[in-house]
Amino acid sequence: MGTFSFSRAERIRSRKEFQGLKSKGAVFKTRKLVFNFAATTGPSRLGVVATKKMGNAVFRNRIKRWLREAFRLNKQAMARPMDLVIVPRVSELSFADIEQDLRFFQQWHREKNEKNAHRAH
RNA sequence: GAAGUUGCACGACCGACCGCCGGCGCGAGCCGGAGGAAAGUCCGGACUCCACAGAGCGGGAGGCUGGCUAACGGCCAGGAGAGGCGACUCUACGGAAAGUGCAACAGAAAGAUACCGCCCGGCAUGACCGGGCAAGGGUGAAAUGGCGAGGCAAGAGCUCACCGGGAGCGCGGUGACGCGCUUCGCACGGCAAACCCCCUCCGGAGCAAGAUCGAAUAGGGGCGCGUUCCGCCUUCGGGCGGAUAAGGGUUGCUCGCCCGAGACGCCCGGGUUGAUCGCUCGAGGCGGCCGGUAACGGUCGUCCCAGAGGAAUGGUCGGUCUCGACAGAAUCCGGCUUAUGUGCGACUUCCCCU
RNA sequence: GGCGCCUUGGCCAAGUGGUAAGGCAGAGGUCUGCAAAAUCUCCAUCUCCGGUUCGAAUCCGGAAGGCGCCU
Repeated sequence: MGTFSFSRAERIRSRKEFQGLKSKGAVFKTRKLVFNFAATTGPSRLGVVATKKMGNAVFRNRIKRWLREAFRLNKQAMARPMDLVIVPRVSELSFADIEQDLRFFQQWHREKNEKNAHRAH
């Protein structure tokens, strides 16, 4: 599995998994994105969502591509492997916004992880 | 130059790197990768299934003519009518002497009528009576061919010319229809996107159609109906075949047909929610030639051009331009409709200059 | 992806060619010392754009929005 690749094994595909993450997973929200996530033993996996309220099919496809691209380029910065579902909250959104929020989420997650590690010791 | 009509074309491009989907290859890698509307799902097909689709009734769709097409509610050519100064555009464009119905309000009257009037006669001189008329007024969306002249008591196709209309004949055209002549003074107007009549077409569902393999759970519960007869075999438990009954299927109904003595019908409950095929070479694209006014057809050459299944086209950098609209394939084709940026050609009307 | 259905005041709705019923809610008036009740009045581009008709919420095309079913 390449450093910047994004293969089939790195995707969340079934409806059950999406619903499981939404109901049982942890949540992190920014102004523009919602992150549903849970720790996993395998490689980190991504699921993307774009509702019909956001726009037409062309626009929804573009958002999903951006989300996947941001994950592909930044997945090495994950503190530990996780299943992650990203849902956009607003339709005013650029690729730069997505990447910025994803990095902010990763930083938050890393800090939280370190805190927990300290507590354990 | 302005306003407009119409026919087409394109749908930002190029390179590098990191990625995504499919095919080929042991591999490095190579090749291909959204649209003109992919959209709305409004028509028409192909394809697949429904123990075949057969008839009648009902229902739906279409409706000038000729052609094209696999087919169409599409396209091409033409006719008629309507709109526009014009280029040109638009038309659900069969039937109203087959029948039924509708027309509020107004108006005398909405298919057989006379309110105000006009004219004649009467004497009781009137807000009168009897008769004639349908030109004028008024109502209305619509009032019994139009306009002019003659005629008359006043009028009226009553008569005449022109226009419109009906019928007949002739000529031209495949035909819709057109033209000409004769004849009828013209008699029962409008609405069939009201019912209806006539002609043509239509079985139903849809790739979540459907086929194969595998996994898993249960071998359940309730209700409904029936428990017949015949033949053969038998280890005498039953098995096989046939006929029908109840019931069911034939997706509106009837007949007909088919299944059927229960792996029956309906409802409830439980499990799986995987893989492969269908799945992309096709009424296919491009170019030439031939036939045809054209739509289109024929023929030769050439090309292979997405096939996903949480669903593939993005990011970064560099460069160019006119700085980029509407918008994303999901079985596949032919149309229609709607959304939308830019460029080009032809034509029309008006204005200005030479 | 495919197949159906529905849009009438703020809400629930009737109307199916001829003036858009009715109820709830809201606003204003009358009544009252004030309120409630009662009573009167007001509140509609019939989702939008065309067509047929003298006349369309109604009939016929097209568009928009919403809802449901099929794995």
